[in-house]
Amino acid sequence: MAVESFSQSTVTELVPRQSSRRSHALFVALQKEIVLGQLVPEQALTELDLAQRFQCSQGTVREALMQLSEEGLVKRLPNRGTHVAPCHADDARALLELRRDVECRHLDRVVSRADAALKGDLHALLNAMRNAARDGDEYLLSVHDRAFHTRLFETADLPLVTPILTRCLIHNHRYKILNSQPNRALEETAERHVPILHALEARDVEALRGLLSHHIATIVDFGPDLTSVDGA
Amino acid sequence: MAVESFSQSTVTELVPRQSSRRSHALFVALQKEIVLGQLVPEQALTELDLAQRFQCSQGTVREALMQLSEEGLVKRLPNRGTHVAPCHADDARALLELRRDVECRHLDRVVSRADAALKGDLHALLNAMRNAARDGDEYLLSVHDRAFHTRLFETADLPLVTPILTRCLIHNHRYKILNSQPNRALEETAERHVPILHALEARDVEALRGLLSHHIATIVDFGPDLTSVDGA
DNA sequence: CGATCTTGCATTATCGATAATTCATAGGTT
DNA sequence: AACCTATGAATTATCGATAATGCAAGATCG
Repeated sequence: MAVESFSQSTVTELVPRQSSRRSHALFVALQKEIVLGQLVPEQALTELDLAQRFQCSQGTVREALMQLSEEGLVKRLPNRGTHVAPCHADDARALLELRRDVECRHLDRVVSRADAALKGDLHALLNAMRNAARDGDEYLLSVHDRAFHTRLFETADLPLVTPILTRCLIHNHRYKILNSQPNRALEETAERHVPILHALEARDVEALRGLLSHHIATIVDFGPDLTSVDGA
Repeated sequence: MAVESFSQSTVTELVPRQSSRRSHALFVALQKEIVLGQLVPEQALTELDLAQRFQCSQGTVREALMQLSEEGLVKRLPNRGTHVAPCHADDARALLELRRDVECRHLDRVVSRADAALKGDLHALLNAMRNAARDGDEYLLSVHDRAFHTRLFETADLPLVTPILTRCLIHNHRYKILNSQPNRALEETAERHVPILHALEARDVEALRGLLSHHIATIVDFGPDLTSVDGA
């Protein structure tokens, strides 16, 4: 129990303290609604409505919407409003392939920079995933899943690339959640990260690449095979 | 002359009418200063200073800064301010590889959707590049260069991927401009797009892929070779 | 009857002012 | 001397109100 609460607090602190910002709270709430499909693709989001609903000013809503736009979850047209982004299979597949490339290409940098802090954080996130899976909370599981892969990639120290991975991750999960029956095998999803962690601890770049590539290729079933390298 | 002014207006209309928004004007201005290095990496940008400098309110500046953050040209830390993004070789190389993957992977979709409007727009943009090169305006050349590649990729109809390409493009150009003597061979840079255009008009996907791949790999000289596929 | 031109409404864009946060510095305590 | 603690200046975050824009419905004209 002590271990559990400790790892929980560790995970909490992995998120930079932003909860005090209203715009960020709004961003998080809307992000969840979009990923879960409670806000459907192409739905219009009017700023004053959201302001009233979340008891804040229009400017604060605007900021949250711009943050969502940064992840591609909404599209903003000047003077014309904000709409929830579409979620088509073609985009989803392209983003999944892109994610595989990004995550797998720089694993040598990850392994060479891996340290105890990384190991600790990833174990904490794995634990958080297990807890979310046990509680049947698919969204919370996906949050920690994204944090796991982000934390891993941040170790490559390519700060200009990380936001691109963030974008891929959220859309991967959105497509998966929107196109599958809820609550299938959550616990299995969490456990799928264990071999990745082991390969990392063994500092085996090639094994890690193979595992991650497979891990990503099997997130969503895209017809023939995502594993074949068809790009260039 | 008539042709020139026509293509100019065509190019102008390729940009959605946003010039009436102060925040967008600010965004464009700051984007230029960052890409040209007039604002140096890690430099702090305080909102009220910019508001005074551009004669607008703090809120408008915030919006412009968030748009810049969307492209990764600045990094915003909650309650701590905004700084110009770093510009390291490792990131630049990773983003160039990523750009090559993105642009080359979906050329089949581009070719299958290519129409007269695309051809017209790309010719107009090529012309705009030539004009900018003739005038020795390296930045304007880069603007049209990005528009050219963006317009080409938009034809693939993967709206969730396009912003990622946008991000790669701006950082490619920023790194190139920040790490080279100004005004080398601008006209050559414009002409380098001609064979791409021809392959597109011939609807030859493989030729197009080869040309684009080489085009991108030779933008910046990154040591050994960017052409080898080293990612999975 | 169709096309163009107003007019009003819904919504976004901008502003100026106030509140909240951070950071550095100075002062006090053990 | 090391360690808190409090104060204040600088800056960001939020608010409420006003201006500007776009859209649709109705009016006017050929």
